[in-house]
Amino acid sequence: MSKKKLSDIRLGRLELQIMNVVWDRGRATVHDVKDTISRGRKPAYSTILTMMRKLEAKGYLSHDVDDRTYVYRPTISRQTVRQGVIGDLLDRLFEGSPSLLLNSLVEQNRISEEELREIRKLITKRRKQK
Amino acid sequence: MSKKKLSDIRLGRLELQIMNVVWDRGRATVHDVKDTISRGRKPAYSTILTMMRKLEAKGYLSHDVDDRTYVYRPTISRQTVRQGVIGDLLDRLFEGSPSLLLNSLVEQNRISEEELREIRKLITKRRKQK
DNA sequence: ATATTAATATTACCTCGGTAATATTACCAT
DNA sequence: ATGGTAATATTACCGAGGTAATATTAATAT
Repeated sequence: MSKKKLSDIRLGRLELQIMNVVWDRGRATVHDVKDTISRGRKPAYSTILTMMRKLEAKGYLSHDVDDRTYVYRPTISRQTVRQGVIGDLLDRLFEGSPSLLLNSLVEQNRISEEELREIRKLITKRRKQK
Repeated sequence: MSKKKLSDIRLGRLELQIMNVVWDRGRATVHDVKDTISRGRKPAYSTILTMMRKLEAKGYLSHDVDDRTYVYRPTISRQTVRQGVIGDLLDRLFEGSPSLLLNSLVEQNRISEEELREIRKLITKRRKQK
């Protein structure tokens, strides 16, 4: 079916911003997205409209019409996109090595105590599964 | 100085392929890069030439002339690029949460036993530092 | 009926990564 | 000196993400 390889999932910055809003809300209109995008530059209404149409054309969104307003919903899960994008980056920049990737995060001090706990939990769970 | 914010580091796919070759070898000519790029489509010599000139214009490479051949070297470290790119992605797709990111890798089964050991080492070291 | 309004549709353009053919340059061998 | 050779330089184009003005459409209020 419309299954594309994970690594073929590619989203631009604005596209991702839009998808994030739709994922967060479950369903969203163009206005919803426009009103939600706050930080950084704020694209015009028509810009967001155009991009959402393109996202639908690419198969990442679909819409229903509610009282002549388009209500979009995601047709691809956040988790799928995350896996596709991170897997691709892992191969292209980190020699396929998760620990190298994690190391870059550590060096950047991006890992709080809280996060550290989560990570421990994660790799413990992973061990059990194996 | 020519310090740009980490998150402003953005490299396309071919650009990254080229940088990887130059990082691996320390210094590389256009031919070196062309001969090294193996998997996937193989760009023409002039394509790589063009891209390397652009990379130099952007400040990621510089060159010396050796017997009328340009020998390029990186002017930005692999580690810097790694940090910039992964930090940016972390914010845009993983809510700034390394454990969410790692989780996507786990779900994809991208973590071997060997990698798991490395990761444990990493987070243990990190704990000591704190 | 018609003007306003609020939505989508159309159209056009910019930038940038990628692509590569072709032109230029300059050394070197004969 | 000159023609091949091997490098860089120039030029041009494509596709996609992003940008947004403007046109169209259709419901509604008067």
